[in-house]
Amino acid sequence: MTETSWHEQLRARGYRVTPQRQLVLEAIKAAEHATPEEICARVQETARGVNISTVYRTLELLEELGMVTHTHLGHGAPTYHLAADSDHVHLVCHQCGEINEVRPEVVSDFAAKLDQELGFAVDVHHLTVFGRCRKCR
Amino acid sequence: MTETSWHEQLRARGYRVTPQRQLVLEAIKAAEHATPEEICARVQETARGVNISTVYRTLELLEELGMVTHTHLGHGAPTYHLAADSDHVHLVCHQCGEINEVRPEVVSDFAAKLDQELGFAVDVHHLTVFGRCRKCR
DNA sequence: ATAACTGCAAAGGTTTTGCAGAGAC
DNA sequence: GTCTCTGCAAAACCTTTGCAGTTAT
Repeated sequence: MTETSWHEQLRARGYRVTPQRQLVLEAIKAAEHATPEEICARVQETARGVNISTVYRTLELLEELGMVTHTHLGHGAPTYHLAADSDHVHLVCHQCGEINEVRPEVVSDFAAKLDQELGFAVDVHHLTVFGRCRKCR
Repeated sequence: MTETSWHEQLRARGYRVTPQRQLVLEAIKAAEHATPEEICARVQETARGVNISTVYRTLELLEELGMVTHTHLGHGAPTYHLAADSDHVHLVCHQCGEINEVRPEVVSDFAAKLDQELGFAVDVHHLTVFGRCRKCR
């Protein structure tokens, strides 16, 4: 997505382009798997005053617009991605906590099976698989 | 697992068998997909004084012993199962919120693939797949 | 000028923790 | 009797909300 196109996308829906929103989006671009707290910290490196509630409101908005997605990689806060970068599946090791991103083809057979057998359309962006990684078995 | 075997399992590790722990385990047996809050409410039907912090501590213990497992079916509190009953995968519809339990064979090919290609051992009990159900597509 | 957005502060829900008394062994 | 467990209260953590002032349009 180009710089101007998402500005227009915002404005077309009656939303406004603000520095805070631009900074949040840039922070998500820069950091994979960032929690709201981490995104806020990164934004505050540039603009000190930005409040975490603004970050939450912005994340909700950007997600509604389909520009970012989130996943739960464990017990704590969720992590956010650019939707454009989110075409992968997360493997989380219960033992060491390591997070691996896997190409989505790994799940395409599985997704096709759920679709055929149950009519269920898997949201691959949101899929997190827990287990043990190679090192921890 | 028999009634006595888990008592012994507790004692063998230096833990004690208490009414609270028995009630929590029974509550999990009785209710599928129960949150800590729901488990606590159910326990309190029998023993009014039981505190939610005891429920949390007990859930942690029972999970450590491998007797129960938990899954995150959404943004809120996690849900707990008996480990013996947890041999299924959850499909959660983002649209209507419906939760379907699917037999684990549906994911066996997928699990085998992750194992072969990446050496990753999927914890099927903990797997929740988000997407859209047949009705909501 | 108008309506949306932000920061602040307070509240909401969930989970954890410290401690003194109660209870299992 | 010992050592674990429990209830209570407080705190910690994450997220949402109300409001008055600010800012993009």
